[in-house]
Amino acid sequence: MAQQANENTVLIEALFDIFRNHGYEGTTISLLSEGTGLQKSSLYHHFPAGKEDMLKAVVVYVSMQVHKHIITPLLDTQEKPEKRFSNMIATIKAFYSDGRKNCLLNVLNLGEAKAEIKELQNYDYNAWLNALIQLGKEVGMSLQEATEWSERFLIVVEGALVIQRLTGNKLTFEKQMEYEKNQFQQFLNQ
Amino acid sequence: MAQQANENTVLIEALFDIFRNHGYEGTTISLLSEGTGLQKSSLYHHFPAGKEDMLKAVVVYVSMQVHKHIITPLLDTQEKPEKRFSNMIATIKAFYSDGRKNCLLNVLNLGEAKAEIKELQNYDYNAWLNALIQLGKEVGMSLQEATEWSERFLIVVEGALVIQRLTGNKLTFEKQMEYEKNQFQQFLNQ
DNA sequence: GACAATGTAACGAACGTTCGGTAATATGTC
DNA sequence: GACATATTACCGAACGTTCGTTACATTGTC
Repeated sequence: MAQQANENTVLIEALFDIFRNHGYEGTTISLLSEGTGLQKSSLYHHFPAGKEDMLKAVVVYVSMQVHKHIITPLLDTQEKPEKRFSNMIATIKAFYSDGRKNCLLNVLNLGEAKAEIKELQNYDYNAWLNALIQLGKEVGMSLQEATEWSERFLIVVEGALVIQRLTGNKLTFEKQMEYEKNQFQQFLNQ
Repeated sequence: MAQQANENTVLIEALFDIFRNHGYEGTTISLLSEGTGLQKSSLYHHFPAGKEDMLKAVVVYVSMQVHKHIITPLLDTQEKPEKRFSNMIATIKAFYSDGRKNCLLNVLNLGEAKAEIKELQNYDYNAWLNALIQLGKEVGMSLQEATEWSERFLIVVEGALVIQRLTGNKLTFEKQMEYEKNQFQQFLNQ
């Protein structure tokens, strides 16, 4: 069951950190207990429906964060497009700790079940994608151009996280983000 | 313990398919038993060291496949660079079933343990990367240019797989691969 | 009959979950 | 303000199930 809107943020962030580190199957209630400092039974007090409910609360929380700190600022036409894009890069660099932290999208290998969670993630992805497309069109890209650029950008974000986790090279993610900023700037200057 | 080199290929491919679908934690011996048609104890006859050994055999097998069908052909200077690159694209499109199948690199969220497996994957990644760099230099890229192009390519491969799994859009992976082919062709023509 | 391959049946451990009850905090009543 | 009463937060101990694994018997092959 859904939690009250204001479920303790500290608690949910602790859960978030564990899920993104271990994936869904790899996350055990014991791990969540250690990570939050709460006993298992206390976790079930906050999330009566259990582990899946804990993940859902995390995904809902992340969704709100993404909308608040990424999507809404991207669409704020009071700020210059160039600034909005570089602000977004800064935000996601912090969000992923310069690539040292995983993306939930990447790490959750959800099977047929958990369709609700998958749908929310898909919805967020599309919202982010559309905000980028909007920005692209705003700076003069055609719809197709903007769509391809936006898809490519999000693909690179996810891919860079995978490769950085694999190689341990701490600069992979950052380098790609700098490249994207330069490309965008180059488009603006042409 | 490592298996004899010629461990039944059909068996290992069945294991591979399950691991790439469910990840390591999500893969249970029961699943492996169902997927291979062997009883659990029969699996332990083939892999006395258990689940981790089964994964290792899969990773070793995949490593051989990658070297045989991707890296070696990439370095075969008897073939034209353009052809080698498009052959590689065709190979990995088949390998990932046009993006419908996951990459083990992506799906294995291996913790501190399993260092040996992680190292092998890292080694394979570097071999692939270096083969691409070699190809890039061969067609006239500078070392830096070739390195950035190669890193970017592998990042896009992994990222496209993540995004396609998320959205279910069956064309995501294929589209990126076509884009990469065009970009490479464009470089050759300039 | 030797030996590899497979099967049956069970093992202890860890899993996610539940229960009964205690501490802490808020609410109501005078 | 004092005290009784709900309400919420938390905990220890156990639950049934499934996990990965193993002991041992049976089958197939040469």
